Amino acid sequence: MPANQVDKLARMFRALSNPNRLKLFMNLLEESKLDLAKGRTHDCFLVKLLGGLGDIGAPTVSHHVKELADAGLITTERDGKQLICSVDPDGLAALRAALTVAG
Amino acid sequence: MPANQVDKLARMFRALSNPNRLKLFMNLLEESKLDLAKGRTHDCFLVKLLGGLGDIGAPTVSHHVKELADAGLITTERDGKQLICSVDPDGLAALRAALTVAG
DNA sequence: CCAATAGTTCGACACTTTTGAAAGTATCAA
DNA sequence: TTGATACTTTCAAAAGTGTCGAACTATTGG
Repeated sequence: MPANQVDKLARMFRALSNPNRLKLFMNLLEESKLDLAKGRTHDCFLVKLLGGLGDIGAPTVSHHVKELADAGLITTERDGKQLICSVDPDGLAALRAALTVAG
Repeated sequence: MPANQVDKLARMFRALSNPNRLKLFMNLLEESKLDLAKGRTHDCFLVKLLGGLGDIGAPTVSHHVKELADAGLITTERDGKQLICSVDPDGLAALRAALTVAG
């Protein structure tokens, strides 16, 4: 496995290594599962993803969202005042492939 | 998803978030794939897993191995002077389950 | 016993990460 | 235009991480 591919994977894992970020991502993934299983993407307002993150400030959320996006795990898009988040299916597939034992 | 389960997952992802640790784990996973696919475990001497880790010192390797073991991703066992590493199938399964979209 | 090998523990240092306060920007409603 | 909402940026403090050198332990061969 080439070194820059390892680094990219490590960056994705790093993005999921913080409990708050992982919750954010897992909430989005849960929200998106039905669509993802059918090969579609699923959009979700950021505010819907904040469950279980106990009083964490807006700057921190903003930072975490950026980390997930920079790692290639989610994509974001503005809709007026609000931010829409989606799981990046390619990023998810890359993670799953790295952990796959048969195939 | 319960909070302590999220924390445990986050710890696994953290263990894979460092490129050197990820290489170590991927080398072991590659080495183990045939056996794991058949539901067996695979043992591997630590020294065999050091490929691609460019001049990193023994204390650092030792530290990284412990992080992977503490996270529940590998198990270790002594054989005389040497250390034997194996992928922990339960840890691997937990990671894969967290990233699974259908199922 | 002595020396060599393989790994561990400790202490230190540079660097990164997490978080929040304060101030900033963009959008919308009135 | 004014005010509110929703996020972002910047700065800084506290905590965590990656790495190494030096010293340590355990095991083996002679």
